[in-house]
Amino acid sequence: MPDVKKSSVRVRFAPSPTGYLHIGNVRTALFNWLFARKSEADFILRIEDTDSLRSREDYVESIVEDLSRFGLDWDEGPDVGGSSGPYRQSQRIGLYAKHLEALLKKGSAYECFCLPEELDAMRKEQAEQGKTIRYSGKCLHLSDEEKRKLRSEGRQPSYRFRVENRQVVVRDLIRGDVTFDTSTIGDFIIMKSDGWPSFHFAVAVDDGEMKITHVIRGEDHLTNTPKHIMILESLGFDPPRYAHLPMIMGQDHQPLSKRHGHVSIRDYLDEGYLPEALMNYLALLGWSSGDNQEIFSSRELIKRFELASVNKSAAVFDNKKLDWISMQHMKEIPDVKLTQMVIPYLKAEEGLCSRKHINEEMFDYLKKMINVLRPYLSKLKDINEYADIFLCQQVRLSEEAGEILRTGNAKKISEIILENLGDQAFDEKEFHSILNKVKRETGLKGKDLFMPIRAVLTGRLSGPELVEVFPLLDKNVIRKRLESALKI
RNA sequence: GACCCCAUCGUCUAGGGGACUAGGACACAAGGUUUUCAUCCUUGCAACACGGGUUCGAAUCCCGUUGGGGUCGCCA
Repeated sequence: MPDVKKSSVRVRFAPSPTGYLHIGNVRTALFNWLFARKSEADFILRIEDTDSLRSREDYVESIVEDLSRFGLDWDEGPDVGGSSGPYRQSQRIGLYAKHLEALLKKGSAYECFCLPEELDAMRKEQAEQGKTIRYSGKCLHLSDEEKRKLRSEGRQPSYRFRVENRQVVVRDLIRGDVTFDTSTIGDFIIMKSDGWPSFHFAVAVDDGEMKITHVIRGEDHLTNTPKHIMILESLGFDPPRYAHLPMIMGQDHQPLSKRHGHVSIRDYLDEGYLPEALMNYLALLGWSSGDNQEIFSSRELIKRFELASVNKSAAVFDNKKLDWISMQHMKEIPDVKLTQMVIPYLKAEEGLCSRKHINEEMFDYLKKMINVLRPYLSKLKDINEYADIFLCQQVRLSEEAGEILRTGNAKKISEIILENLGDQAFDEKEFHSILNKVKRETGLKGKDLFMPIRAVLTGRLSGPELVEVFPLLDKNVIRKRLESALKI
């Protein structure tokens, strides 16, 4: 049977496990995934753990976990295996050694005995003289005798790729052809003296060995690409097509960093941003549909996504727009499901819904609460901004609400409501009749009428409509809050 | 510094020579939801970085300037 697989297109996402997955990396993963799912290609997860000092196993786990929570899946990877594994570079050492041997034999690589300090000094000198900073080629012509001597001094060599003078053109699907003159690129290290391959070497070898056809990655790699192409070609591989994605910046137009607040996708997920919303927003950072649609399900994104319509210029990450998009997605979730999603957030918050088991009656109440609060949620955690109104005897009092409570109006209004409070459950009708009574007796209306009531009942000056809040509250709770307002 | 990429409202973007007195969205402002606020609706504010070309015609093509970003590591 011939392989019935529809295409041999293969893409990969290759993070290094030196920290939590960053927003920028996730966007790269997303675009790879969208492209793969759209073109029925293989999506491969490869772990680039050649930095023996900074790589950590628990970060590998967190990457797998975060990508999954975000909503991506992959066809080959360290956790699921595949035909071109292993998928951790640390387990592919033999492969790099083999290819290094081939390059050595061809004369495309050579040993370098320079010490880091010596290289630093060399670069510093070049900078001072205003010269282009690149490796001098000092070790290129070392004789066997000299090498032996250096070794006997205890020096472990690294290996450099010998860069020939030529033009390399990067065929970029987003930027078009980009031509580089390799004369500005110095011979670079492909194998470190500790025996680990350098990033450039590992990337080239793996992309070649894994038959990657499209490399979709951040623009920060664009000028590294000629190095990868040179290695790929001298190893006899056909270089893949490339697509360099624009960078994501913070509000200050500087590269995204901790200074900008949350940068790991985990933080957003933990706050209860919906994965689909996050995906939707991130897709819009660099890509647009061409018509004016902005809200997309992941299904629609796969259908509509095109590498060719990815933007070239860097984009600024805007939390406000994320919130808005997330709010739009929130509206689409059925209330039972949303209630289930929200419960863990209530439980995590001190004093809210601490009961272990939620019975049917309670669930039903929470569902009603969710429906009232839903228009104000952009992330699940936001539920805690208002949930105390419905779930606690006492409400948290905001400073502004406190000020309103101290006015005479608040007391007067509370008294009148208390006097007129019936015993049966609240409904919209009773709300309006009491409201009208207060209005008549005090002559207050509009803001002056509503704000004190809002402050007394909810402890803050904004939130869901009072007419929706009242019917959900227990009469005794309402009474208690009115009474305590009188004591302030 | 050298090399590379980029440049439309504050932000994300549409725009591929005439359809552009430049469209949408977020944000912001005003009004409305026959009584409240952060939802919702309506309206408004707001941009082609600059200078040269090419062309009958340029946001769109070319060159330069400026600005921003990236790379130049035994980090990835």
